[in-house]
Amino acid sequence: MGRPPCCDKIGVKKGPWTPEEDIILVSYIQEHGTGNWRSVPTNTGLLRCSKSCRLRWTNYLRPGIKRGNFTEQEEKMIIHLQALLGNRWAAIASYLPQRTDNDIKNYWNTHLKKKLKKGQKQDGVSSSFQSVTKGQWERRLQTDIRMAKQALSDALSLDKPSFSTDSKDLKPSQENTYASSAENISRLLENWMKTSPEPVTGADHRTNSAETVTQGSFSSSDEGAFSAETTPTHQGFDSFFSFNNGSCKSSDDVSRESVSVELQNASLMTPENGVVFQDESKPDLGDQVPLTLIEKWLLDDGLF
DNA sequence: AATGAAAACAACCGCCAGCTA
DNA sequence: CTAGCTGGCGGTTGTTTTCAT
Repeated sequence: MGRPPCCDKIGVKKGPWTPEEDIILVSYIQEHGTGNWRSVPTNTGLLRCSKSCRLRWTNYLRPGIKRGNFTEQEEKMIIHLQALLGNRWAAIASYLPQRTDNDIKNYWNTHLKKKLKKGQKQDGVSSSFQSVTKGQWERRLQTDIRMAKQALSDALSLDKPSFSTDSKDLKPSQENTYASSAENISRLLENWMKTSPEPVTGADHRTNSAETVTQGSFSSSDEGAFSAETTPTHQGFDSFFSFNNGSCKSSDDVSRESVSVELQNASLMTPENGVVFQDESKPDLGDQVPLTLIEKWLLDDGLF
């Protein structure tokens, strides 16, 4: 009956993740994908519950995450979508492909709430979006969803053959997708190297991933590009960190990518092992309006 | 330079829907 | 059909960092 319990509560570690744990988790997911979170603690030896592993991955380690410094456009987008959708952060996050729901939620709670409050104090209802009734938004959204579905089916029929899983064919935005994640990890690894000159190589139950990786040399000056001095057994891991970070796109550029780019982003694959890093935290495109369309009608409103 | 307050962020908790044995 | 687990989501809390005095 049912499934076996995901993890026993005894001996489960809590609190901030260490770089070592991150490496183990990333390494494991690189190899096995994100299909079964329940097996992650068991197979990696991480003393974390599956839920914690999933959260760490989706909110911090997952490729494609952009952190900090919300652009003005993103900010407006969040404000608009929050007005429309309420506190449905996952839904809002689906329109901001590089942001996690947690990040957006935090940003809303710490920045935007206050900002809006301030604005309302100054001139009553300050923001133009608030003059648009919810009903109007919903009607327009529904129209755009229809348009999006049409665009999606067009994109699928036209672009499908050109999709490539080879990293060489990745567009700059995709490179950036990986690079931004590599930045995250390189940053924390950098700190780790500073604070722990003799990294713990882990208990017996751990995979040798952490050990192997720490033997490599990480260059913080490379903006997240790890040197490939790790052992051949971790080629996939190397590749994960070695994507070119040179051509960072602004969110404006990214948001103007077509539906087909979004579809490509949803099926990234590492060249060496073929493991697909699906953007699993995002809902299917069938359920969402592509960013460009949302943006279009926001632009139509003269809000940007 | 020291200290307290505020802000920012990461992670946990609890609930729920869907899935599986 | 059903009990119970998983994964996802939103709310909340705890910790760290930054800023003001």
